[in-house]
Amino acid sequence: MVKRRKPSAGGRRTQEVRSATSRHRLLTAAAAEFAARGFAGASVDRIARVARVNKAMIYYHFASKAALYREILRDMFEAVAMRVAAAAGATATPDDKVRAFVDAIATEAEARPHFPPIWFREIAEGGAHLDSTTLASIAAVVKSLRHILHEGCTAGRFRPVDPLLVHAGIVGPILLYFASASLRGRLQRGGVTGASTISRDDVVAHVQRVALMALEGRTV
Amino acid sequence: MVKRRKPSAGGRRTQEVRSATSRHRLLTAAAAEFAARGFAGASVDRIARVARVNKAMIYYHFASKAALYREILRDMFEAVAMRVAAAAGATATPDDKVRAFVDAIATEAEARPHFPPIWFREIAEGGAHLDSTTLASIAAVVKSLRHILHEGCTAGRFRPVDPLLVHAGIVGPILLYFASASLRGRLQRGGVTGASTISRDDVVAHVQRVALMALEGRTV
DNA sequence: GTCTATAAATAGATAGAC
DNA sequence: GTCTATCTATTTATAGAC
Repeated sequence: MVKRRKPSAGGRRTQEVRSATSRHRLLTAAAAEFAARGFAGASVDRIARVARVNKAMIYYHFASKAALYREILRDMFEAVAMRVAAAAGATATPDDKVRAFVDAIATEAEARPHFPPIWFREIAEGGAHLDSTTLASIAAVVKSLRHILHEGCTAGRFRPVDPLLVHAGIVGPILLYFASASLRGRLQRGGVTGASTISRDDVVAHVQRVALMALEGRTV
Repeated sequence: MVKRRKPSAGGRRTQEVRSATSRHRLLTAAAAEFAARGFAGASVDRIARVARVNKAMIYYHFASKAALYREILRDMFEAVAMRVAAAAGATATPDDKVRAFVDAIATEAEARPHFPPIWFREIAEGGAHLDSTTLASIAAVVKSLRHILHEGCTAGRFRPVDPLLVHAGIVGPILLYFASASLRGRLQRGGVTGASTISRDDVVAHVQRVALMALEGRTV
C-alpha cells in the first residue's frame, strides 16, 4: 500500500526491509499524531519519539512534515478509492452496489482508525494539503458512486438524485460514527442513554437502508 | 450570546462596552484560527494580530489559550442546544418537528461559519476540550431529538429508531455540506460535476426527507 | 541508515509601566 | 484596559560525524 519513492533505487533487499520498518513506524506514529492534533498542531519531535526513531530520520525518509502528511493522505484515499471502485465494478444489482459502497467506506474507516479524524480535519481546512493525486482519488470515489446511481436509474430502480447528496448522506454518518466513539462514551456517562450500544453493523445497516430509501421513487 | 464573566463586576457602562468590543474581536479571530488550524495548531500571536488587539489582552480577558477555546465551544453549543430545544418544544406535528430540528442544525452551521470545522476537529480529538457545561449542551441536543422521536412513536407516526442513529444521519451530512464548501469547489474544478450546484435548501430538504423516511414504518 | 548538535524561528505566558 | 519587553520551552529543519 505504501511504496518507497526516494531512497537509493538500487538498494539491497536488507536495506529495503530495514528502511520499510523505520518508514512504516514513522507513518503509523505520524497518522496518530496528525489525527489527534491536526497538521499544524502535530510535532515531528513527538512523532519520532512515539515511532522510537531518531528525529533526523523523518527528514531522511520525507522531505518535510508537510510531505509526510501528504503521503498519509495519499495512502488513505487511494485505499478508499480502490475499495469503492471494486464495489462499483462488481457484478451485482444497483441496490447491492449501494450497500457495498456503504460497507466499503465503513470498512476503511474501521481498518484505519486515523482515517475519520484526519478526514474531518482536512475538510476543516478546506483540503489545503491535498495534492492532485489525492484529489483525484477523492473524485474517483464520487465518480464510482455516480456510476452506481446511474446504473440504478437506467435499471428503473432509482430516481435521479444528486450523487453528492447521497455521498454526504453516507459518508457523513459513517465518519461521524467512527470518529466520535470516545465522545459517545463521555456522553453516555453524562446521561445520554443508548449511546454506546450501537454496533458497527447497526450503523452500516441503517445507513444502507436510508441511502436506498432516498434513491427510491417514493416521496415523503 | 457571549457574556463576560471575569472582569470587574462593578465596572462602568463605558468600560463594559469597550471591553466587549475587544473581547468580541478576539473571540471572532480565535474562532477563525481554531477552525483553520485546530486547537494545538492555533497561535495566540496570530489571533491577536488578526483581532488587531495586543497579545497581552488575550490573557487579560481569558485565563489561557485553552480557556479562550472552551469559551468558543461553550457559546457554539449553547446556541445550537437552545435552537434545537425551541424546535422540540414548539406546537407542531412530529414530522414538522423533525424538519425543524434539521433546519435548526443547518441554520446554526450557516450562521457561524466556524461551527462545522471546529465541531469536526473537536470530534477528532475525542472532545478533549469540552467542559461539563458544553457536554450538557451536546447531551441536550440529543435529548431534544429523542423527545421528538418519542412523541412520533406515541402518535404512531414513527417506528422506534435509536436517536443517535437519526442524529448521525442528520448532523453528519449537514456538517459535511457546510464544512466542505471550499473542497467541493476544488473537486468541481477537478472534474466532479454537479458539485457546487447544490444549495443550502437542497441539502436541508434532502436530509429532512431522508430522516423522515428512516423513521417511518416501512423497511427496504 | 542512524546519530548528535545546533541553528533560527515561534510558541504560550507573564511582569510591570502607564 | 492597553502596552512593551521578555522569559522559557518548543518548533521545523539541517550539517556533519559515523
